Amino acid sequence: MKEIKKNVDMCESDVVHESVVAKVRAVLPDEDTLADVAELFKVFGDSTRTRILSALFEAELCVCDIASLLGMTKSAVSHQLRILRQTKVVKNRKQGKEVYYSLDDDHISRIYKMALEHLAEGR
Amino acid sequence: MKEIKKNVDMCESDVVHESVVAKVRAVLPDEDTLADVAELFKVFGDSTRTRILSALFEAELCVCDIASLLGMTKSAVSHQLRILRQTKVVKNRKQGKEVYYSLDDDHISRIYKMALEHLAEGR
DNA sequence: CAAATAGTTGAACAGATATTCAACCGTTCA
DNA sequence: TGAACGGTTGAATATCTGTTCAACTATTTG
Repeated sequence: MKEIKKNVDMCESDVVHESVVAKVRAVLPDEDTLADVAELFKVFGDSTRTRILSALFEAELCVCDIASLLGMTKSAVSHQLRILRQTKVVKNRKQGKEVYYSLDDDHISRIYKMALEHLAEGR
Repeated sequence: MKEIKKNVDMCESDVVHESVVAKVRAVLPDEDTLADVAELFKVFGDSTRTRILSALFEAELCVCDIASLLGMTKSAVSHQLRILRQTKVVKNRKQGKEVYYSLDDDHISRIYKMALEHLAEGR
């Protein structure tokens, strides 16, 4: 006879407020959308990237400019710029040996600014 | 005689567009603010937390409700709720044995909704 | 053409983070 | 009072993520 171990950490259905939960479940965005939301925010969830974005908010800059501004290596900056590029937050253009970066998306800027304002109020 | 190795990955000052960089540096928010911005976004940068927030967007819920909704253990949910509590995104009230959670901050909701709309447009 | 330079890339490493597990606290109610 | 239950917590683990390092590409220039 196999012992069936109940996972006591899971909630049984009679404990849950079923009608409320059902209602919420019905209107909850699908998993993929919420995963995308998380991914979008994750891009801003690193201080190196927020510093890069703050800088690009002011001017178009080449990799060396950014590296100098942040006191980091070109390599470290380049890795972060790749992430920002892949998520379409940033675009680049090549001119000679240098690659210039600038913000790509207006929505992103607005979300970012809103967060800054939010924090400014709390001070 | 000690060999001095120059870090070739750092950019020398004559390579950098100094006037632009100086101008940007002058208006750049201080490190602490940008770290706070990153920290705020980091909270949203996890799909478990975005799912919890989406749910709380609709109704006040107890821990079991949320666990049931997400198909996770109470423990895992509780850990994430602690993070949301510490960052003042969420508040709770105790009633009997149960603890009810709800959104704490209107700004947060607005930032979050804005991100959802942003993603909705790109589909 | 060869040297120098801006930038990119992949692997390796270190530090951060989410989930699990087990123990625990506080409240209810039998 | 004590068993049951909702919830929290800390340690352990597995995974993820950012920086470093070294090698590489592409472009300019002597």
